[in-house]
Amino acid sequence: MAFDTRGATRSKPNCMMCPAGTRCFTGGGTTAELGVWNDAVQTHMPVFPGTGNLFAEGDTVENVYLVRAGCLKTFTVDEDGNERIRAFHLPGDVIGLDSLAHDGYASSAAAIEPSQVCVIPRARIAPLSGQAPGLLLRLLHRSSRDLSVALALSGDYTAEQRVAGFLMMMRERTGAERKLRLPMTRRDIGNFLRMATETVCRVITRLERQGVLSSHDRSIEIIDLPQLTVLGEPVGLAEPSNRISLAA
Amino acid sequence: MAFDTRGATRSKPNCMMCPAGTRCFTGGGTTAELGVWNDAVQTHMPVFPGTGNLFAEGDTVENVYLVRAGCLKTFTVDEDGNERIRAFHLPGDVIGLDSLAHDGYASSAAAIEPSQVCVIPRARIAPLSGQAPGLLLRLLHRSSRDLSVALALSGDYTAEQRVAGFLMMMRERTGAERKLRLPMTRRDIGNFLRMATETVCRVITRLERQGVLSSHDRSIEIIDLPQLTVLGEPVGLAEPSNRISLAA
DNA sequence: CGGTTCCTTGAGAGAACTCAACGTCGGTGG
DNA sequence: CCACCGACGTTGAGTTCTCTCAAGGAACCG
Repeated sequence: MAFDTRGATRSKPNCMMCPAGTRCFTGGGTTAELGVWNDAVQTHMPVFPGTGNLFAEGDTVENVYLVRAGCLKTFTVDEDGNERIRAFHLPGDVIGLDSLAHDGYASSAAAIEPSQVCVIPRARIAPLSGQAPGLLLRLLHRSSRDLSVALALSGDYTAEQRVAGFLMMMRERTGAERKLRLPMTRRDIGNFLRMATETVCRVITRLERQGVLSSHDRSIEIIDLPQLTVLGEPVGLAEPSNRISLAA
Repeated sequence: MAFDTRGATRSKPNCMMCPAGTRCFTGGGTTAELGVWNDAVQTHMPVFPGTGNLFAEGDTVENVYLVRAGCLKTFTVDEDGNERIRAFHLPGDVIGLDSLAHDGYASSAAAIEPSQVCVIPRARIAPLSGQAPGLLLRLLHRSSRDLSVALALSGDYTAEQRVAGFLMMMRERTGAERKLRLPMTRRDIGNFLRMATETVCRVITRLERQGVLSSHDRSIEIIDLPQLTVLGEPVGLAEPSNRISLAA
């Protein structure tokens, strides 16, 4: 991540120079749409790990956020104080869109590495339906992904399948070919996939011994993509846009 | 179930005489709203187990259904032919509403006991927003429940917690106080909760030995409701309307 | 009556968890 | 500068939970 977050505080962004580039949900839109969207964005701002939440569960929904750079997580905290990670958000991802229809945010959001987000006031979302309906559609499409993920994680899969599926998801979402950099800790991965930290480690070690990948801390290199696909495919974490959303 | 489905084939229903009674989503609506809804309903029809699906995944969405009596399940079938139950539908529940925005049904639906459903052509749903907006809101509220359930099932809970949560959900949704009649098989329960049939049996037996409930086949009597609540609460299957829907 | 489905229980196997220990790394303070 | 501390990643050992395989009883149906 060569992007320097320190020098870019709360300035009006320009989508044409965004580090998220084509991974932004606007990718594929017309220049006119990009202009409409650029006008909707109020500011961008840095977010750092360990410095509090971007917003907390239940907070009044004032903004929707778009990840410019870095990585954030959204999570809930149950009555016992246990964190449950709902999603990781990479550059180009939208955060908070599904909370628009509610009084408060459905989850808390925090950076897991130095990040930058665009701030879009909620009031500027609705007008998009008139100004750039295609844009709104792509926005909604993005937001439905987390639902597919929740559904995918509700299946009963082995630890190996979950980890393989997770790596495939990360590969697809980062646009990487074979070399991945995981921004989150093993603990966060385990929390997200509902398994112990140690199990995440062991599975990665096992996959390494099987020649499927090589791993050094948070750097993963996929050696045998077909095999990883076979392992992780059933979970359905990758390519969630093709998945059906929820039961009738 | 004293309701006789044999004599009631495809006749225009009257909401005032519906066996679902107050459990229907219309419960709490005004008389005027009930009239609007009654007009939207085309027919009601019996559905029997083992006689094919009410509709199948991918079928063109022509109708939305409302359970009058009995119990149905919605499910998907994966590439290996394994059924995965997404939801059970009891009297008053709506089936297929979330598929309205799509070309095809998101899942298949079938009766698990002799049932009756009201048929509402999809074209009659949209006009409700003008005629009886409160009705549509309650309809949408109902339909969001399955999402909460998917989220609840994605957590890592013990078999005991899942079964306890399931029983609490059934108690709440049937409006029962302590005596429950489960319309579905142990196998279906296990499929829904993602666990082996035998484990469902064993857990029920264990809860019985602990004095939490007594069970004879599909009849369950809850002896120690507070204890069942303690066990099943964390899963969040009951009272899903209070639950947050999905990650931001 | 024979066949089928469902519910239940037992025995053994396997997967994942907990507990524990150790090495590394980065920051902090003496 | 270096010792210390905490967070993170890894690995081992033992335990626990759930699954699979197997079998038997009960209810239902042709």
